[in-house]
Formats: sequence, structure tokens, C-alpha cells
Amino acid sequence: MTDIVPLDHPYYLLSRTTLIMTSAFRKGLTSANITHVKPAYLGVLIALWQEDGLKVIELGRRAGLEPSSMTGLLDRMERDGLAFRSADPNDRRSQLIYLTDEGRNVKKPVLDVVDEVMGEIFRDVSPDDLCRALKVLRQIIDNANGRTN
Amino acid sequence: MTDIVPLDHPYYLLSRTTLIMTSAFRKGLTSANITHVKPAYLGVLIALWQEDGLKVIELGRRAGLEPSSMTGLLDRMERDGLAFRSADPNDRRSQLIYLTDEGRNVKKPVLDVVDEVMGEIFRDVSPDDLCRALKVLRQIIDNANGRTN
DNA sequence: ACAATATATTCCGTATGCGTAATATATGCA
DNA sequence: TGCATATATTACGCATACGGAATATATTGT
Repeated sequence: MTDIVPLDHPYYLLSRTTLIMTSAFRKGLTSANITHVKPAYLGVLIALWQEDGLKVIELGRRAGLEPSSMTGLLDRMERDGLAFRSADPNDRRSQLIYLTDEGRNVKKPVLDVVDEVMGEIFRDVSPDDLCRALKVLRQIIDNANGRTN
Repeated sequence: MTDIVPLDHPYYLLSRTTLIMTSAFRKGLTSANITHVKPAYLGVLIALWQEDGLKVIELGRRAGLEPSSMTGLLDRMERDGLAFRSADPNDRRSQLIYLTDEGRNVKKPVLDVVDEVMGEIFRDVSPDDLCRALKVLRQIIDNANGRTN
């Protein structure tokens, strides 16, 4: 019988690494005095920095979140002064999400923090190993999507 | 400027893969009619299947969770009839966590589900690639622990 | 024996994401 | 035109994990 060790199970390794990254982002952002940007905002911010004024659904698609997850996230981002909802003049069902000035201004410092944190986290990992590992993750995600979508 | 794509960022790839595994476990367990075992219980169950009657702290150490995270988790596991707390006769500060009969009985079916789900998730990944990827995750975790602990 | 310190748990608030159901609005087809 | 269907968003409850503060109990050094 192979002895099962929770701490060496793929599920643990993955979820722990995710939590480590989340925590590192939180700390990095806090250290840089960017306390109103939470780790979960990153995907949405990056998407909006590329194209402002997206509808919730499209934003969720680009950031990889379900519509129902977007609601709370956008609530927090509005609360924290980074984005706001605005009625879509072309479709009364939908809202368009825009960055505030602050949301636009934090781009540079936030991306600096992201770079620094990533460097720190992957400090011991060779670029090649990292690249291969990420490829595996993409494979897993594609596999899951193929089965679901 | 490299165009930043949220869906290809390491942070997204990791957290998405983690969510995929959690969801797959939930579905697999549900399909097997094991609805009272939640994905988060796995680490704790595995630890207790190896050694029953551990204190919260030690259990958290083996499952990779903070003591404060254990409280709610154990509350849910008690609610779901899998484990229970019992005063430690040797140290009135601590409680010992034991499996119920049910907690012991689900071992085989749960591990079967885990095997099946893992096989499905890693279906497209070569064992060697998987092994390397997991090694990278261990490196990241070790790196983080070295910096924190 | 006692004060100072350490350990074990819990409590509480926060963040994050999901699924299901409800609501509002659009669209398409008879 | 008018109903059936599709789409966009939100509401709600649940699961999961953290960190910091509070509480209870041990242990230790003097």
C-alpha cells in the first residue's frame, strides 16, 4: 500500500501554491500601500486596462470568472473606488464596467508588485521548468473545458 | 510591451486548476452518493485514516491548514457525521479528533473516487510531465515556507 | 508558589468563488 | 403582434481559508 501523504497530494500542492500566491500578492500590495487592490481584482483590472467599458459577462469571460462571481467582485471594486457600473445604452439588460481614474492610475504600481511577487515566488524555479509546469496546467484546464463546455 | 492575458497568467492557471480539481471532487463524490464528504475534508480524513485521535494543531499540520481554519472544517465534519472532538485527558487545553464509524467506512469509496477523479483530470498529461510539474509546486511551497517559517 | 510566557482552540470578520433561482430585458418566430 | 426562448445581472446560501484577538490551560524560571 502506498502511504498517502496529504501534504504531497497533487490537490494539496496546487491549492497550497494558489494560496501562497494570493497571500504574496496581498502582502506585496499592502507593502506598496495599495491596500484597496485585492488579489482577486487582478484579472479584472488587467482586462480593463486592455479594454475599458466591457459588460459583466465579457469581463468575466476574460478574467475567467462566472457571472455570479462577478457581482460580488465588482461590488468590492466599486466599494474600493477602482471601477463602476454604467448602464449600457444599447442593451438595457446589461451594464458596462469602467475603470475610475484611480483604477487607471494604479496600473503601473500594481504591475510592479505583480512582477516582484512573481519573481520572488518562482525564485528557485528554472524558467524551463516553470514553462513546462504552466503547460501542464493549461492542459488540465483545456481538458476540463473540453469536458464541460 | 508584452500583452498581458489574464487567462494565461500563472496565478490564473494555478487557481483555475485548483478550482477544477475541487469541483471534480465534489462532482465525483456526489455521483458516488457520498454527499457528506466535501473536498476540503480529504486532507483531514487521509490524516486520520493514518492515525486517529490527533489534536487539532497536529491535524492541521498534517493536512496543511492553520488552526483557525480547522475550527470551521471540524465543525462541518462533525455536522456531517464523520469525526468528533473529545477532550484530551492529558492536556485540558486540547481536544483529540477521532473518526466516527462512518468516517472510517467511507475510506474505500472516497479513495476510489479520488483515484478516478485524478485519472480524469490528468488524463492528457504524461506521468513524467506531471511529476515535473508537481516538483515545481513543491519547490514553490518550500521556498515560501523557508521565507515564512 | 507565582508571575511570565507558551500553547491549544475558538471567535469573528473578510475574501473568494460556485451553483441555482429570480428578475429584467431582448429577440425570434408563428 | 405576442408568446416562447435567450441573455444579462443579481440575489442568496454554501464552502473554503486566512489573520488577529480572545480565552483557557500549561509550563517554566526564579
